[in-house]
Amino acid sequence: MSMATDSTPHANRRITLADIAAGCDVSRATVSLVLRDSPLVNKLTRARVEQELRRQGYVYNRAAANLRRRTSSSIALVLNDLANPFFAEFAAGVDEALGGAGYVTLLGSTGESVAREQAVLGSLLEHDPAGIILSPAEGSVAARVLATVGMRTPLLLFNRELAGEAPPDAPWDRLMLDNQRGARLATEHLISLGQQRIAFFGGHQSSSSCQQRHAGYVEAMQAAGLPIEPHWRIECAPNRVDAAAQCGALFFDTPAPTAAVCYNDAVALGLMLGLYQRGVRPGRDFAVTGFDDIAEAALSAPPLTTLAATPRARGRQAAELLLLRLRDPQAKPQRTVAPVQLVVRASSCPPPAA
Amino acid sequence: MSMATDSTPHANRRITLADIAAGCDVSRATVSLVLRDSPLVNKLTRARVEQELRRQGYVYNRAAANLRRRTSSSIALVLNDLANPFFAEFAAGVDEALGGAGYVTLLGSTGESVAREQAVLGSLLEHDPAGIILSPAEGSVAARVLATVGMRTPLLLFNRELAGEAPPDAPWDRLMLDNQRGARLATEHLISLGQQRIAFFGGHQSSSSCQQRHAGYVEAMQAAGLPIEPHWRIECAPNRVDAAAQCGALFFDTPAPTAAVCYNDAVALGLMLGLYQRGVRPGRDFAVTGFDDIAEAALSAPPLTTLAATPRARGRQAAELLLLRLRDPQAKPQRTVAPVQLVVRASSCPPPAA
DNA sequence: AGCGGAATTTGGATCGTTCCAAGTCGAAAA
DNA sequence: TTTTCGACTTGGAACGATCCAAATTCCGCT
Repeated sequence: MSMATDSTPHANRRITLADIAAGCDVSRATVSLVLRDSPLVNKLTRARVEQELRRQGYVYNRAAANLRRRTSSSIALVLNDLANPFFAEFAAGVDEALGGAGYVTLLGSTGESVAREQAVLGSLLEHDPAGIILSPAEGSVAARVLATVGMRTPLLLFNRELAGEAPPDAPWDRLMLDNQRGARLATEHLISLGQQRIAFFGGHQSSSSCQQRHAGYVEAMQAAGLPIEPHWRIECAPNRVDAAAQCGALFFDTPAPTAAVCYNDAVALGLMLGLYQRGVRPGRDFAVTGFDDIAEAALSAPPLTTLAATPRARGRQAAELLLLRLRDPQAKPQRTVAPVQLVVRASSCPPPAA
Repeated sequence: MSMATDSTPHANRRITLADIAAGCDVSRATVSLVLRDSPLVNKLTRARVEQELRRQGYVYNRAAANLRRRTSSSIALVLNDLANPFFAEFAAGVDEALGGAGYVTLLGSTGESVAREQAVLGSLLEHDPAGIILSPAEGSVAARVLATVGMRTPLLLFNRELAGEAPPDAPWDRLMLDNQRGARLATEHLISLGQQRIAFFGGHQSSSSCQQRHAGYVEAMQAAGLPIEPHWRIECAPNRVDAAAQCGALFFDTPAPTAAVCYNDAVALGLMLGLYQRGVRPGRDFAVTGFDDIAEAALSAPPLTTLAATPRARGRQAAELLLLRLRDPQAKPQRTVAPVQLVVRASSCPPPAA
């Protein structure tokens, strides 16, 4: 009874352990041991199996393995705005570190919508990630997040706090920027240049990061004994367009400021645009600082003094922190504050000689 | 015999179908039918099961389901440079479209390294993605990619061609930008402003997109009967820093150009920086065009004339194309060329009056 | 009461891997 | 020769879902 053994298996069927086992006449268990470099298998057997693996073009099925081992090898990364270069760099950093540790990144972007955030989290959870890194959408609420994420999956919060009370028993770690100190550094820098009438420009009071930055500004002003006028605090959406539009508000009232600490770089760039339009030259007639040090900051005219948050390094750090948590699920929740660094460029200047 | 039924299951065990089934006294099969909205189950039973699902906080295990059904619900997205806003936007578009179709995005970024690309592809494949979207690293070779990806998993190539012959039987679709036409449009635009000595600046000869853009430039120059000097072609890495550094090379030799068609926006922005540093004002003394229309292009000083590639829409399109392929694995490979649109801004100007 | 058929429900096999307890085998020890 | 031991190897039961064929229940009708 002859039999044409089809040694080239049908092109569109997944090759499994059983195929390899059959192909070199050992058991599935042995092949599995080979795959995992177990010292148990005999050298010769190992060689035979390895050759067969190559011959058939075997691809490991991690999902099946994870199912059996009750483990996971993925981490979910949920971002409020992937299109923002700051978060894109962050994502690159996360992926870099996770990849190095053998994890795969499940991506989800929410476009700053709380509803999508819910949906995305739910969908990613079905893939059983070992952990989650979340930069929440504006207005995302702790209780809702807890309800969908549950308590089985460690969560690392990046960049923003959630609204409402953090559930006391949820082991959520956080990685935040040192907003207050950053804004204080910027303000102190302007003061050291001789500035006295300094405004705080942009952002919304409701945002935790804006509150913190404003607090840093106030701290520096008070430490220097400088007065703060109420009309030196201008709110606007954290983007260029709105910032440019609100520029005029700085000069409605006297005494007008001669410098502004801006909520972030986008706002600062918008403000500079607005200043140009009213004939005020930023970096000469009016000093401006930003926050983030996005790539454009170095290339604007004039280049922007700002605070570097090194998003790629933050991404790596976020990944590290989460991996740490996975190693020790019982450790108590950590709150990490990443330092920011003042980068002095030409947009900050002394006040015009009176 | 009393028995404390622990109705709140141990916090750290995954809830499975069996738990739900036991909890409301039906079989696993029935619960499964409920989960999948089968019309077979009785209304009352369904209600009972659904309540139990909520009560126990059940989370679907898609990996297990995929294993049994021999399906996959993820797509791998492998990018050569996530930190580039162009690709970040692209990724956002991909994720948006995939999420809408019920797929999850497995992210991998290669940092423009062929070795990492291999590693990342290998690792992602173990997670059995339904398909792959790949924007290859510079120098990535078709044969190597085929060897690791195999023929089971559909691949969509974005943005760049692979080096070497595409394997004839691999059903790889492509989505490319209309590089040649784009560069031609930019060049024609400069010519229509009266420019005659136009350089082609940036990128590497080895990259397919760079070749195509250069070809478009040559095409326009020749059509206008304008000469091209060899020293008007300056190579540099496609980033700002290197572009700024190479700026001087434009003026080593005579006749010096009075305009440059740049490989992309990053290069164009870097070039403008370099020009400023040598006292040449882009948009007045020297015309510059870019490619991509990244967000910064509209906001640089002067705003950059460039070609809009609408990366977010490209991302959605890439996802659509791949989904189409999944629906019909046999269809013959498609090559799609996405149009680009000339956006005229202030960086392009007539040559200075001689 | 008994029957046929629709409506529901269900046990068990299965997806591709890992774990585990138990097996084989050859050589050294008794 | 038998026993023992270390070095390998292996069958079968998991993991958590789905599929399928068969079983059960429920009804209306003779």
